[in-house]
Amino acid sequence: MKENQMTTSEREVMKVVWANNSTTSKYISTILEEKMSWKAATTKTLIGRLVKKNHLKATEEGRKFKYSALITEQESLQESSQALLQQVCTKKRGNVLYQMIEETTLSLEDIEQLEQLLSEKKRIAPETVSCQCTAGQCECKQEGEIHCGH
Amino acid sequence: MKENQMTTSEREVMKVVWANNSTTSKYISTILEEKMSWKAATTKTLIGRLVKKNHLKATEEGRKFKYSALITEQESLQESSQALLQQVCTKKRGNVLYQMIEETTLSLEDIEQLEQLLSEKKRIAPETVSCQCTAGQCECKQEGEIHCGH
DNA sequence: ATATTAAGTTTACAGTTGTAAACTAAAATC
DNA sequence: GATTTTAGTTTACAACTGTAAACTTAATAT
Repeated sequence: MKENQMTTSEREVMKVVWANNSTTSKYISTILEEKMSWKAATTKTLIGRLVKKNHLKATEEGRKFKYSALITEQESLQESSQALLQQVCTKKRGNVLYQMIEETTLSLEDIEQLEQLLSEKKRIAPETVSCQCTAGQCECKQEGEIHCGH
Repeated sequence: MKENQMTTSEREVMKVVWANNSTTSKYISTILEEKMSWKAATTKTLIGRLVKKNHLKATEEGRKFKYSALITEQESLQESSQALLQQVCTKKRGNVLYQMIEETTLSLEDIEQLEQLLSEKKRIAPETVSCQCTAGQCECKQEGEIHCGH
């Protein structure tokens, strides 16, 4: 059963729900009409898709629904960030993280937390991480059993 | 001019090119037939799309082409990771990074590099990062000018 | 020269995504 | 009660993705 990754537009909707716990489609579309210049219909479509994907729960309340999240923002970001790192050689993931940190504005507190985490990880860190890539898709694995055409 | 984000399948192709500088479609499809069980035709389609998107350059060589990358893996990952963080409140980006580090196996060297980077960033880090989110899309901004429906 | 193979180009086709109009039914208003 | 507004559902439609077959042309092998 494949994880139904959330799209960028859908995440815009979810952010409203996450920020408000349980809310109406009216509220969501007001916010997104403002921010995204979306017609109410667009927001409705997205809400419908999120319900179908089981990211939103619709609770009937009179003639309307209240929408609430079935996935937390954390979880959702976790899926997305894992999906990203999954595409990168295990040995290069550190560099990706490096780049990301480099380009992100972090508060002192953020930094201290990361430092804390790193110092913990350090105690159990392996000396090296081994490349898991298929031969031909990574410099680490360049034994050349298959002639590479140059 | 919108950045033409690379897709997951396309990245599979690019990884072969990145690992081999300049190579043939034959080589690429051999590798990906192995790894992804793709028919040669699939790889050809992807190569074509990447050329169109200007991620690959095709250099004619006799009756064939040699393909080489017009974007580095770094650059490409940078675009993708930035696209991800962009979807997150500035104040929560540190947490995303925290989660990512937590779940990634890093070598001692990786960790030391990150620590190094963090200690440099620390010197110029702001006390706090301010939320840039639209009201209604983030707990940080909950002044409630718009009634939120609960 | 002819048949087969290889490389590249064109076409295909369903599913996903972004964006929204049209329609329906219930509710609020005149 | 007739009309307008609302909330939700259905339909639309083009671009993008994943996956590949069909076709074309040049090169190779017979």
